[in-house]
Amino acid sequence: MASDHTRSAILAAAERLYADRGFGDVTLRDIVAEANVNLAAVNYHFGSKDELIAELFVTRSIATNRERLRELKAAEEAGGGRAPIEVILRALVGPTLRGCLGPENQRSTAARFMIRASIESVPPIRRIKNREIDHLRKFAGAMRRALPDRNEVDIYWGLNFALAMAHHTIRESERLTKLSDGQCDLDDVEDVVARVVSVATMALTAGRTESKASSKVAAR
Amino acid sequence: MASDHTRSAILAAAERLYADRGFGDVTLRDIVAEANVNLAAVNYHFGSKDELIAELFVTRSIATNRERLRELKAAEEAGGGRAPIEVILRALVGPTLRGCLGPENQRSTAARFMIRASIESVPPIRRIKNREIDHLRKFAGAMRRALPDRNEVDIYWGLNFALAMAHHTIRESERLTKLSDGQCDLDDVEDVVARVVSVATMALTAGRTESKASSKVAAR
DNA sequence: GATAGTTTCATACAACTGTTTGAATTGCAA
DNA sequence: TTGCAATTCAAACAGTTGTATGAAACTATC
Repeated sequence: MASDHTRSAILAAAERLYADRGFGDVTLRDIVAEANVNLAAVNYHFGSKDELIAELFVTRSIATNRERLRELKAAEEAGGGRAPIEVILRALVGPTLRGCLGPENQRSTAARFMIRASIESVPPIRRIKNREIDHLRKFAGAMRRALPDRNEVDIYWGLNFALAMAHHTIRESERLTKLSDGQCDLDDVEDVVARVVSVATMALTAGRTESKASSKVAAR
Repeated sequence: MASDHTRSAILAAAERLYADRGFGDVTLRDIVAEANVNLAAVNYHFGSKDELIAELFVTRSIATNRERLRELKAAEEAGGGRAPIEVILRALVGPTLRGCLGPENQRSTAARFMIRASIESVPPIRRIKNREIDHLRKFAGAMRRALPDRNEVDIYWGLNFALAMAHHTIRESERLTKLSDGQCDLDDVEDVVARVVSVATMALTAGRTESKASSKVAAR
Protein backbone atom coordinates (compact mmCIF):
# COMPACT_ATOMS: atom_id res chain seq x y z
CA MET A 1 0.00 0.00 0.00
CA ALA A 2 1.56 3.24 1.20
CA SER A 3 0.18 6.73 1.18
CA ASP A 4 1.60 7.59 -2.23
CA HIS A 5 1.01 11.18 -1.35
CA THR A 6 4.68 12.10 -1.12
CA ARG A 7 5.49 10.21 -4.28
CA SER A 8 3.02 12.03 -6.45
CA ALA A 9 3.77 15.37 -4.84
CA ILE A 10 7.36 14.94 -5.92
CA LEU A 11 6.38 13.95 -9.44
CA ALA A 12 4.11 16.95 -9.80
CA ALA A 13 6.62 19.40 -8.37
CA ALA A 14 9.46 18.04 -10.46
CA GLU A 15 7.45 18.18 -13.66
CA ARG A 16 6.43 21.74 -12.96
CA LEU A 17 9.95 22.92 -12.14
CA TYR A 18 11.59 21.13 -15.04
CA ALA A 19 8.97 22.50 -17.38
CA ASP A 20 9.55 26.05 -16.19
CA ARG A 21 13.27 26.19 -15.63
CA GLY A 22 14.78 23.26 -17.50
CA PHE A 23 16.79 20.33 -16.23
CA GLY A 24 19.98 22.31 -16.03
CA ASP A 25 19.31 24.34 -12.95
CA VAL A 26 16.72 22.50 -10.95
CA THR A 27 18.19 20.66 -7.99
CA LEU A 28 16.69 18.01 -5.78
CA ARG A 29 16.46 20.65 -3.08
CA ASP A 30 14.35 22.84 -5.34
CA ILE A 31 12.04 19.95 -6.00
CA VAL A 32 11.55 18.88 -2.40
CA ALA A 33 10.99 22.48 -1.37
CA GLU A 34 8.29 22.87 -4.02
CA ALA A 35 6.72 19.57 -2.99
CA ASN A 36 7.02 20.26 0.74
CA VAL A 37 8.68 16.96 1.43
CA ASN A 38 11.99 15.91 2.87
CA LEU A 39 15.13 15.82 0.78
CA ALA A 40 15.66 12.11 1.34
CA ALA A 41 12.21 11.32 0.00
CA VAL A 42 13.34 11.46 -3.61
CA ASN A 43 15.96 8.79 -3.15
CA TYR A 44 13.63 6.76 -0.99
CA HIS A 45 10.82 6.71 -3.54
CA PHE A 46 12.70 6.83 -6.82
CA GLY A 47 16.20 5.61 -6.10
CA SER A 48 17.96 8.51 -7.74
CA LYS A 49 17.43 11.82 -9.47
CA ASP A 50 17.89 10.26 -12.89
CA GLU A 51 15.26 7.64 -12.19
CA LEU A 52 12.84 10.38 -11.23
CA ILE A 53 13.44 12.16 -14.51
CA ALA A 54 13.17 8.88 -16.39
CA GLU A 55 9.85 8.06 -14.76
CA LEU A 56 8.45 11.47 -15.67
CA PHE A 57 9.53 11.11 -19.27
CA VAL A 58 8.53 7.50 -19.68
CA THR A 59 5.04 8.17 -18.39
CA ARG A 60 4.40 10.90 -20.92
CA SER A 61 6.13 9.23 -23.77
CA ILE A 62 4.37 5.89 -23.54
CA ALA A 63 1.11 7.82 -23.48
CA THR A 64 2.05 9.48 -26.75
CA ASN A 65 3.30 6.27 -28.31
CA ARG A 66 0.17 4.40 -27.34
CA GLU A 67 -1.96 7.06 -28.99
CA ARG A 68 0.22 6.91 -32.08
CA LEU A 69 -0.18 3.16 -32.39
CA ARG A 70 -3.88 3.36 -31.68
CA GLU A 71 -4.38 5.74 -34.59
CA LEU A 72 -2.13 3.68 -36.83
CA LYS A 73 -3.88 0.44 -36.03
CA ALA A 74 -7.31 1.96 -36.50
CA ALA A 75 -6.29 3.36 -39.87
CA GLU A 76 -4.82 0.11 -41.15
CA GLU A 77 -7.80 -1.92 -39.98
CA ALA A 78 -10.18 0.48 -41.65
CA GLY A 79 -8.25 0.09 -44.88
CA GLY A 80 -7.99 -3.69 -44.73
CA GLY A 81 -4.34 -3.76 -43.70
CA ARG A 82 -3.27 -0.81 -45.77
CA ALA A 83 -3.81 2.81 -44.78
CA PRO A 84 -3.34 5.96 -46.87
CA ILE A 85 0.06 7.49 -46.35
CA GLU A 86 -1.43 10.78 -45.11
CA VAL A 87 -3.23 8.99 -42.33
CA ILE A 88 -0.15 7.08 -41.29
CA LEU A 89 1.86 10.28 -41.14
CA ARG A 90 -0.90 11.95 -39.18
CA ALA A 91 -0.78 9.13 -36.65
CA LEU A 92 2.98 9.59 -36.44
CA VAL A 93 3.20 13.32 -35.86
CA GLY A 94 -0.30 14.21 -34.64
CA PRO A 95 -0.11 12.95 -31.06
CA THR A 96 3.31 14.49 -30.50
CA LEU A 97 2.29 17.88 -31.85
CA ARG A 98 -1.02 17.88 -30.02
CA GLY A 99 0.80 16.93 -26.83
CA CYS A 100 3.22 19.85 -27.02
CA LEU A 101 1.61 22.69 -28.93
CA GLY A 102 -1.60 24.61 -28.43
CA PRO A 103 -2.60 27.87 -26.75
CA GLU A 104 0.22 28.77 -24.43
CA ASN A 105 -1.90 29.99 -21.58
CA GLN A 106 -3.72 26.69 -21.32
CA ARG A 107 -0.72 24.52 -21.95
CA SER A 108 -0.41 21.73 -19.41
CA THR A 109 2.67 21.10 -17.32
CA ALA A 110 2.99 17.79 -19.11
CA ALA A 111 3.15 19.58 -22.45
CA ARG A 112 5.69 22.10 -21.25
CA PHE A 113 7.72 19.30 -19.74
CA MET A 114 7.81 17.44 -23.03
CA ILE A 115 8.92 20.58 -24.85
CA ARG A 116 11.79 20.92 -22.39
CA ALA A 117 12.66 17.28 -22.87
CA SER A 118 12.94 17.85 -26.59
CA ILE A 119 15.11 20.96 -26.18
CA GLU A 120 17.52 19.95 -23.46
CA SER A 121 18.75 16.42 -23.70
CA VAL A 122 19.83 14.87 -20.43
CA PRO A 123 21.27 11.35 -20.18
CA PRO A 124 18.26 9.56 -18.67
CA ILE A 125 15.98 10.93 -21.35
CA ARG A 126 18.41 10.20 -24.13
CA ARG A 127 18.63 6.61 -23.00
CA ILE A 128 14.89 6.23 -23.29
CA LYS A 129 14.70 7.90 -26.67
CA ASN A 130 17.27 5.49 -28.02
CA ARG A 131 14.91 2.63 -27.34
CA GLU A 132 12.26 4.25 -29.52
CA ILE A 133 13.53 2.69 -32.73
CA ASP A 134 11.37 -0.40 -32.53
CA HIS A 135 8.38 1.84 -32.24
CA LEU A 136 9.38 3.74 -35.36
CA ARG A 137 9.89 0.51 -37.28
CA LYS A 138 6.19 -0.15 -37.01
CA PHE A 139 5.51 3.08 -38.84
CA ALA A 140 8.16 2.31 -41.42
CA GLY A 141 6.38 -0.98 -42.01
CA ALA A 142 3.01 0.66 -42.46
CA MET A 143 4.51 3.21 -44.81
CA ARG A 144 6.07 0.47 -46.88
CA ARG A 145 2.70 -1.22 -47.18
CA ALA A 146 1.09 2.07 -48.17
CA LEU A 147 3.69 2.79 -50.84
CA PRO A 148 4.81 -0.60 -52.13
CA ASP A 149 6.40 0.90 -55.26
CA ARG A 150 8.57 3.25 -53.31
CA ASN A 151 12.07 2.10 -52.49
CA GLU A 152 12.90 1.56 -48.87
CA VAL A 153 15.49 4.30 -48.60
CA ASP A 154 12.98 6.93 -49.65
CA ILE A 155 10.57 5.62 -47.03
CA TYR A 156 13.12 6.10 -44.28
CA TRP A 157 13.97 9.56 -45.50
CA GLY A 158 10.31 10.48 -45.55
CA LEU A 159 9.87 9.19 -42.04
CA ASN A 160 12.93 11.13 -40.96
CA PHE A 161 11.70 14.35 -42.51
CA ALA A 162 8.23 14.00 -41.01
CA LEU A 163 9.68 13.63 -37.53
CA ALA A 164 12.11 16.44 -38.28
CA MET A 165 9.38 18.92 -39.10
CA ALA A 166 7.28 17.97 -36.10
CA HIS A 167 10.05 18.00 -33.53
CA HIS A 168 11.80 21.07 -34.86
CA THR A 169 8.56 23.01 -34.90
CA ILE A 170 8.04 22.10 -31.26
CA ARG A 171 11.60 22.91 -30.26
CA GLU A 172 11.78 26.18 -32.12
CA SER A 173 8.19 27.32 -31.88
CA GLU A 174 9.22 30.48 -30.11
CA ARG A 175 11.73 31.37 -32.77
CA LEU A 176 9.27 30.75 -35.58
CA THR A 177 6.74 32.99 -33.89
CA LYS A 178 9.33 35.72 -33.49
CA LEU A 179 10.72 35.32 -37.01
CA SER A 180 7.29 35.56 -38.56
CA ASP A 181 6.18 38.38 -36.28
CA GLY A 182 3.43 36.19 -34.93
CA GLN A 183 2.04 35.44 -38.37
CA CYS A 184 2.63 31.71 -38.04
CA ASP A 185 -0.08 30.53 -35.67
CA LEU A 186 1.41 27.79 -33.55
CA ASP A 187 -1.74 27.62 -31.46
CA ASP A 188 -3.76 26.17 -34.33
CA VAL A 189 -2.36 22.70 -33.81
CA GLU A 190 -4.47 21.02 -36.45
CA ASP A 191 -3.16 23.43 -39.04
CA VAL A 192 0.40 22.62 -38.03
CA VAL A 193 -0.35 18.91 -38.25
CA ALA A 194 -1.88 19.40 -41.68
CA ARG A 195 1.15 21.32 -42.91
CA VAL A 196 3.61 18.71 -41.70
CA VAL A 197 1.56 15.84 -43.08
CA SER A 198 1.12 17.60 -46.39
CA VAL A 199 4.82 18.25 -46.92
CA ALA A 200 5.85 14.80 -45.74
CA THR A 201 3.31 13.25 -48.09
CA MET A 202 4.72 15.19 -51.00
CA ALA A 203 8.22 14.10 -50.04
CA LEU A 204 7.09 10.49 -50.15
CA THR A 205 4.95 10.55 -53.27
CA ALA A 206 6.74 12.94 -55.63
CA GLY A 207 8.45 11.58 -58.78
CA ARG A 208 10.04 8.14 -58.42
CA THR A 209 13.75 7.57 -57.88
CA GLU A 210 14.08 11.06 -56.60
CA SER A 211 17.39 10.08 -55.07
CA LYS A 212 20.45 11.35 -56.83
CA ALA A 213 20.38 12.38 -60.43
CA SER A 214 17.02 14.02 -60.82
CA SER A 215 17.08 16.18 -57.75
CA LYS A 216 20.58 17.43 -58.01
CA VAL A 217 19.52 20.85 -59.13
CA ALA A 218 21.92 23.72 -59.35
CA ALA A 219 24.98 21.92 -58.14
CA ARG A 220 27.53 24.43 -57.10
CA MET B 1 51.30 40.39 -28.13
CA ALA B 2 51.54 37.27 -26.00
CA SER B 3 52.46 33.75 -26.91
CA ASP B 4 48.89 32.67 -27.63
CA HIS B 5 50.09 29.14 -27.28
CA THR B 6 48.17 28.40 -24.11
CA ARG B 7 45.06 30.06 -25.43
CA SER B 8 44.83 27.98 -28.56
CA ALA B 9 45.84 24.81 -26.74
CA ILE B 10 42.83 25.31 -24.50
CA LEU B 11 40.53 25.96 -27.44
CA ALA B 12 41.69 22.85 -29.23
CA ALA B 13 41.48 20.63 -26.17
CA ALA B 14 38.07 21.94 -25.20
CA GLU B 15 36.68 21.45 -28.69
CA ARG B 16 37.99 17.92 -28.82
CA LEU B 17 36.64 16.95 -25.40
CA TYR B 18 33.26 18.58 -25.91
CA ALA B 19 32.97 16.91 -29.29
CA ASP B 20 33.74 13.49 -27.85
CA ARG B 21 32.02 13.53 -24.50
CA GLY B 22 29.49 16.35 -24.60
CA PHE B 23 29.21 19.47 -22.48
CA GLY B 24 27.58 17.64 -19.62
CA ASP B 25 30.55 15.84 -18.22
CA VAL B 26 33.61 17.75 -19.30
CA THR B 27 35.05 19.87 -16.53
CA LEU B 28 37.61 22.63 -16.65
CA ARG B 29 40.01 20.22 -15.02
CA ASP B 30 39.55 17.76 -17.86
CA ILE B 31 40.24 20.50 -20.37
CA VAL B 32 43.39 21.83 -18.75
CA ALA B 33 44.70 18.30 -18.32
CA GLU B 34 44.16 17.59 -22.01
CA ALA B 35 45.76 20.90 -22.95
CA ASN B 36 48.64 20.52 -20.48
CA VAL B 37 48.08 23.93 -18.99
CA ASN B 38 47.26 25.22 -15.56
CA LEU B 39 43.73 25.28 -14.22
CA ALA B 40 43.73 29.04 -13.79
CA ALA B 41 44.62 29.57 -17.42
CA VAL B 42 41.04 29.19 -18.59
CA ASN B 43 39.76 31.99 -16.42
CA TYR B 44 42.79 34.08 -17.22
CA HIS B 45 42.39 33.82 -20.98
CA PHE B 46 38.63 33.52 -21.37
CA GLY B 47 37.11 34.93 -18.21
CA SER B 48 34.87 31.96 -17.51
CA LYS B 49 33.93 28.53 -18.68
CA ASP B 50 30.83 29.82 -20.44
CA GLU B 51 32.83 32.39 -22.35
CA LEU B 52 35.14 29.63 -23.52
CA ILE B 53 32.21 27.63 -24.83
CA ALA B 54 30.72 30.72 -26.41
CA GLU B 55 33.96 31.55 -28.21
CA LEU B 56 34.18 28.02 -29.59
CA PHE B 57 30.62 28.11 -30.85
CA VAL B 58 30.73 31.64 -32.21
CA THR B 59 33.86 30.93 -34.21
CA ARG B 60 32.33 27.97 -35.99
CA SER B 61 28.92 29.47 -36.39
CA ILE B 62 30.01 32.74 -37.98
CA ALA B 63 32.06 30.69 -40.41
CA THR B 64 28.94 28.80 -41.41
CA ASN B 65 26.81 31.92 -41.59
CA ARG B 66 29.38 33.73 -43.70
CA GLU B 67 29.41 30.86 -46.17
CA ARG B 68 25.63 30.85 -46.26
CA LEU B 69 25.45 34.53 -47.06
CA ARG B 70 28.23 34.24 -49.61
CA GLU B 71 26.26 31.61 -51.52
CA LEU B 72 23.04 33.57 -51.19
CA LYS B 73 24.58 36.79 -52.40
CA ALA B 74 26.30 35.07 -55.32
CA ALA B 75 23.04 33.46 -56.36
CA GLU B 76 21.00 36.63 -56.18
CA GLU B 77 23.60 38.63 -58.06
CA ALA B 78 23.77 36.00 -60.78
CA GLY B 79 20.01 36.22 -61.15
CA GLY B 80 19.83 39.99 -61.15
CA GLY B 81 18.49 40.31 -57.60
CA ARG B 82 16.32 37.25 -57.72
CA ALA B 83 17.59 33.70 -57.26
CA PRO B 84 15.75 30.41 -57.87
CA ILE B 85 14.24 29.08 -54.66
CA GLU B 86 16.24 25.85 -54.88
CA VAL B 87 19.48 27.78 -54.85
CA ILE B 88 18.41 29.89 -51.90
CA LEU B 89 17.49 26.80 -49.93
CA ARG B 90 20.75 25.19 -50.88
CA ALA B 91 22.61 28.22 -49.54
CA LEU B 92 20.59 27.93 -46.34
CA VAL B 93 21.09 24.26 -45.52
CA GLY B 94 24.16 23.34 -47.56
CA PRO B 95 26.88 24.91 -45.40
CA THR B 96 25.37 23.55 -42.19
CA LEU B 97 25.03 20.03 -43.53
CA ARG B 98 28.45 20.04 -45.13
CA GLY B 99 29.92 21.33 -41.86
CA CYS B 100 28.48 18.51 -39.78
CA LEU B 101 27.99 15.46 -41.97
CA GLY B 102 30.36 13.46 -44.11
CA PRO B 103 32.45 10.30 -43.66
CA GLU B 104 32.70 9.71 -39.94
CA ASN B 105 36.32 8.65 -39.89
CA GLN B 106 37.46 11.88 -41.51
CA ARG B 107 35.06 14.12 -39.64
CA SER B 108 36.80 17.11 -38.13
CA THR B 109 36.67 18.04 -34.47
CA ALA B 110 34.88 21.21 -35.52
CA ALA B 111 32.17 19.17 -37.19
CA ARG B 112 31.75 16.85 -34.24
CA PHE B 113 31.65 19.84 -31.93
CA MET B 114 28.87 21.43 -33.93
CA ILE B 115 26.88 18.20 -33.85
CA ARG B 116 27.19 18.18 -30.07
CA ALA B 117 26.13 21.80 -29.93
CA SER B 118 23.00 20.94 -31.85
CA ILE B 119 22.17 17.98 -29.61
CA GLU B 120 22.90 19.30 -26.15
CA SER B 121 21.84 22.83 -25.57
CA VAL B 122 23.78 24.69 -22.92
CA PRO B 123 23.00 28.27 -21.89
CA PRO B 124 25.92 30.07 -23.58
CA ILE B 125 25.15 28.39 -26.89
CA ARG B 126 21.44 28.98 -26.60
CA ARG B 127 22.08 32.66 -26.06
CA ILE B 128 24.03 32.87 -29.28
CA LYS B 129 21.48 30.91 -31.28
CA ASN B 130 18.78 33.31 -30.20
CA ARG B 131 20.59 36.12 -31.96
CA GLU B 132 20.46 34.22 -35.24
CA ILE B 133 17.07 35.57 -36.22
CA ASP B 134 18.39 38.58 -38.11
CA HIS B 135 20.47 36.23 -40.16
CA LEU B 136 17.45 34.13 -41.04
CA ARG B 137 15.45 37.19 -42.02
CA LYS B 138 17.84 37.72 -44.90
CA PHE B 139 16.89 34.33 -46.23
CA ALA B 140 13.22 34.98 -45.69
CA GLY B 141 13.64 38.15 -47.74
CA ALA B 142 15.36 36.33 -50.58
CA MET B 143 12.68 33.66 -50.54
CA ARG B 144 9.96 36.28 -50.73
CA ARG B 145 11.64 37.79 -53.76
CA ALA B 146 11.95 34.36 -55.36
CA LEU B 147 8.28 33.55 -54.77
CA PRO B 148 6.42 36.85 -54.91
CA ASP B 149 3.05 35.18 -55.34
CA ARG B 150 3.42 33.09 -52.26
CA ASN B 151 1.95 34.43 -49.04
CA GLU B 152 4.36 35.31 -46.28
CA VAL B 153 3.17 32.73 -43.81
CA ASP B 154 3.93 29.90 -46.23
CA ILE B 155 7.40 31.32 -46.75
CA TYR B 156 8.13 31.18 -43.05
CA TRP B 157 6.79 27.67 -42.78
CA GLY B 158 8.94 26.60 -45.71
CA LEU B 159 12.00 28.16 -44.10
CA ASN B 160 11.12 26.46 -40.84
CA PHE B 161 10.74 23.07 -42.47
CA ALA B 162 13.97 23.39 -44.42
CA LEU B 163 15.92 24.10 -41.24
CA ALA B 164 13.99 21.35 -39.49
CA MET B 165 15.05 18.70 -41.97
CA ALA B 166 18.67 19.80 -41.98
CA HIS B 167 19.11 20.10 -38.24
CA HIS B 168 17.13 17.01 -37.36
CA THR B 169 19.09 14.94 -39.84
CA ILE B 170 22.30 16.12 -38.21
CA ARG B 171 21.03 15.55 -34.67
CA GLU B 172 19.58 12.14 -35.36
CA SER B 173 21.93 10.88 -38.02
CA GLU B 174 22.88 7.93 -35.88
CA ARG B 175 19.29 6.92 -35.34
CA LEU B 176 18.45 7.20 -39.02
CA THR B 177 21.40 5.01 -39.88
CA LYS B 178 20.30 2.43 -37.35
CA LEU B 179 16.64 2.60 -38.31
CA SER B 180 17.42 2.07 -41.98
CA ASP B 181 20.04 -0.58 -41.30
CA GLY B 182 22.64 1.62 -42.90
CA GLN B 183 20.66 2.00 -46.10
CA CYS B 184 20.42 5.77 -45.73
CA ASP B 185 23.86 7.02 -46.63
CA LEU B 186 24.60 10.00 -44.40
CA ASP B 187 28.13 10.20 -45.75
CA ASP B 188 26.95 11.31 -49.17
CA VAL B 189 26.40 14.87 -48.02
CA GLU B 190 25.44 16.24 -51.40
CA ASP B 191 22.68 13.67 -51.68
CA VAL B 192 21.37 14.72 -48.28
CA VAL B 193 21.47 18.36 -49.32
CA ALA B 194 19.64 17.52 -52.52
CA ARG B 195 16.94 15.65 -50.64
CA VAL B 196 16.35 18.44 -48.15
CA VAL B 197 16.32 21.10 -50.85
CA SER B 198 14.00 19.04 -53.00
CA VAL B 199 11.42 18.52 -50.27
CA ALA B 200 11.61 22.10 -49.05
CA THR B 201 11.15 23.34 -52.59
CA MET B 202 8.05 21.22 -52.99
CA ALA B 203 6.72 22.54 -49.72
CA LEU B 204 7.14 26.07 -50.97
CA THR B 205 5.90 25.68 -54.52
CA ALA B 206 3.04 23.18 -54.28
CA GLY B 207 -0.56 24.35 -54.88
CA ARG B 208 -1.31 27.88 -53.68
CA THR B 209 -3.08 28.70 -50.42
CA GLU B 210 -2.16 25.33 -49.10
CA SER B 211 -2.94 26.61 -45.62
CA LYS B 212 -6.11 25.34 -44.05
CA ALA B 213 -8.94 24.01 -46.13
CA SER B 214 -7.18 22.21 -48.94
CA SER B 215 -4.64 20.33 -46.91
CA LYS B 216 -6.87 19.19 -44.14
CA VAL B 217 -6.94 15.64 -45.34
CA ALA B 218 -8.45 12.88 -43.30
CA ALA B 219 -9.38 14.96 -40.31
CA ARG B 220 -10.02 12.72 -37.39
C1' DG C 1 70.93 43.70 -16.31
C1' DA C 2 67.35 46.06 -13.91
C1' DT C 3 62.43 46.91 -14.61
C1' DA C 4 57.69 46.54 -15.78
C1' DG C 5 54.22 43.81 -17.71
C1' DT C 6 52.48 39.54 -18.88
C1' DT C 7 51.64 34.87 -18.10
C1' DT C 8 51.89 30.62 -15.32
C1' DC C 9 51.39 28.02 -11.25
C1' DA C 10 50.01 25.64 -6.85
C1' DT C 11 46.69 26.12 -3.82
C1' DA C 12 42.80 27.49 -1.42
C1' DC C 13 38.00 28.81 -1.50
C1' DA C 14 33.25 28.65 -1.10
C1' DA C 15 29.35 26.81 -2.69
C1' DC C 16 26.60 23.27 -4.31
C1' DT C 17 25.62 18.58 -5.73
C1' DG C 18 23.18 13.88 -5.16
C1' DT C 19 23.23 10.45 -1.77
C1' DT C 20 23.36 8.08 2.80
C1' DT C 21 22.54 7.34 7.57
C1' DG C 22 20.25 6.28 11.64
C1' DA C 23 17.05 7.80 14.59
C1' DA C 24 12.14 9.44 15.04
C1' DT C 25 7.52 9.01 13.61
C1' DT C 26 3.63 7.08 11.64
C1' DG C 27 0.21 3.57 10.23
C1' DC C 28 -1.64 -0.83 10.47
C1' DA C 29 -2.32 -5.70 12.03
C1' DA C 30 -2.70 -8.95 15.64
C1' DT D 1 -1.74 -2.14 23.46
C1' DT D 2 2.05 -4.30 21.34
C1' DG D 3 4.91 -5.14 17.55
C1' DC D 4 6.57 -4.53 13.06
C1' DA D 5 7.04 -2.49 8.89
C1' DA D 6 6.83 1.57 6.06
C1' DT D 7 7.79 6.26 5.88
C1' DT D 8 9.70 10.73 7.24
C1' DC D 9 13.14 13.60 8.95
C1' DA D 10 17.42 16.34 10.19
C1' DA D 11 21.86 16.02 9.62
C1' DA D 12 25.99 14.86 7.71
C1' DC D 13 28.77 13.01 3.94
C1' DA D 14 31.88 12.85 0.20
C1' DG D 15 32.79 14.57 -3.86
C1' DT D 16 32.93 17.93 -7.46
C1' DT D 17 32.44 22.25 -9.45
C1' DG D 18 34.01 26.97 -11.31
C1' DT D 19 36.58 30.72 -9.60
C1' DA D 20 39.97 33.68 -6.96
C1' DT D 21 44.49 34.67 -5.00
C1' DG D 22 49.12 35.86 -4.56
C1' DA D 23 53.50 34.45 -5.34
C1' DA D 24 56.70 32.75 -8.93
C1' DA D 25 58.45 32.54 -13.61
C1' DC D 26 58.97 34.40 -17.72
C1' DT D 27 59.55 38.08 -21.60
C1' DA D 28 60.76 42.06 -23.66
C1' DT D 29 62.16 46.93 -23.26
C1' DC D 30 65.13 50.31 -21.95
